[in-house]
Amino acid sequence: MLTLKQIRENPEEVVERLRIKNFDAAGTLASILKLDEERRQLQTSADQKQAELNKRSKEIGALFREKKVDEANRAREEMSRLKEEIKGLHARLHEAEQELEALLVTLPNLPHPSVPPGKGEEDNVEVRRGGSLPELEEDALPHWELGKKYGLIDFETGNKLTGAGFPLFTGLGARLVRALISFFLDEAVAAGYREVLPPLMVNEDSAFATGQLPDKEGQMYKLEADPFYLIPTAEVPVTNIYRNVILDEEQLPVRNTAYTPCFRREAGSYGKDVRGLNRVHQFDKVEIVEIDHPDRSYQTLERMVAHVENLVKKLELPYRIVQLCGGDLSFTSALTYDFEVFAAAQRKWLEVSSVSNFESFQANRLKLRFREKGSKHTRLAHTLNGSALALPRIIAALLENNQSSEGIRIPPALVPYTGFEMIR
RNA sequence: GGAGAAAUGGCAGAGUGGUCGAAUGCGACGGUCUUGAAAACCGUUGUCCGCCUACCGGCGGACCGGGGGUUCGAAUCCCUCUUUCUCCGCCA
Repeated sequence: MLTLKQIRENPEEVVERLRIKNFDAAGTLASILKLDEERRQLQTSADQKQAELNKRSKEIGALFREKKVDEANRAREEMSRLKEEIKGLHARLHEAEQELEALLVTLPNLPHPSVPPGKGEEDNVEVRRGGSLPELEEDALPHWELGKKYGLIDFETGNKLTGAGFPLFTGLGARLVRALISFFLDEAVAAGYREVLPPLMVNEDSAFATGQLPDKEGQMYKLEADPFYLIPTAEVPVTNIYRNVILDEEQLPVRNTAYTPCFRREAGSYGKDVRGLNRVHQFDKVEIVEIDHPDRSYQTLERMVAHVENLVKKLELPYRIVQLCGGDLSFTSALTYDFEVFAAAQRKWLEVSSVSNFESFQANRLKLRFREKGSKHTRLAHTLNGSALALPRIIAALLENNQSSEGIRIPPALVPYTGFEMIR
């Protein structure tokens, strides 16, 4: 969430920048500023009264030690009124703090100044593209047909086991999944990321800190018996490693990578876009997560983009990178680049990665800070993450683009991992 | 699952109702000394909130696993949750 400092110092700028996200913050901000004022006044008077109580309590202790029992008892009685007052002030203070917090969490992150205005996907700005679009035969099949033809993906049985959107990978299909996971992890480790394997369920504190709660509660699977959520992305556990942590400046950047399955309810999405692997409820993803100094975080973002770009190049997939416009930018993000690969049989661009800088928005909730060299004070760090990469749509594009009468060709970079060059 | 013990600053570890934000040791940082280093000595060494301040900083409040309670006063007493350790049981 935004810090009170950001809001207090530049309310007009906050309102203005949130307009880029098509968010009208004027009313909320006015309430926040009023509550903040109230909160500070309450704290000042509560602190003053508490200071008096503390002082008198020490005096009472001294009286007892001097055996002036009567005097001490009289003083004790006088304290009860003061105690009541403090109690009342604290009650009001907590109320104000909670109201304030409730409002603060409704505000999205400020978009970076470079973010173009726009309503949705159609207003995103293409940054560049690479690779070449394959020429397919007239009878080229979409990946869901190819999955069936070569025994790679069994959607029907996945549906029987769990439900729609839970594909069962079989044979070389399952093997291809495993190969891609290993390939992506090896690439990330080679690029300097530390590999971690986190829990697949997180508690409410973790889900809140990275911004899934309360904003996206309906998009996560929640357990019934315990207050846990199935992770929608490794971003959640991996970023939360650093919840309530103060790093030394020399430790930055902190760079982690994790493979995890991801679980998403995808409530509200239906229709032709959800065919096959285009949109599923459980999928595999390798995520890269970084924590860096605010002065460097945009360079870091570019480096992460370069890493992802390298992956799609090695997989020989035609891709394009788009910068999300204000309307398409997520609640928590300041700047996001999406990677899309072209699935040639569907003739569709499929999003396979989202690389974002959250600046201090998550760090503020995480209480993730660092201490600058030579400084006594702590600062909020910047957090960033990106998919590197999400598997299903990569698989969709690989199958569709590399099909021929011979079978499906595996890109050379992947062959050491699959152990086969063709799916026949 | 049962029984018991414990949780204190970066780490180790004292403190069992009142000058305790917390002894002491280690570590780290600054200084003296030294050609340099080590040793020795001196000093500093948490976070958050509020108020004051041009800045250095000052003052007040909170925090001794989390939450709640008793009390004029809680690291210390009570309740509760969590975690860790030991023993027993069960188990991949």
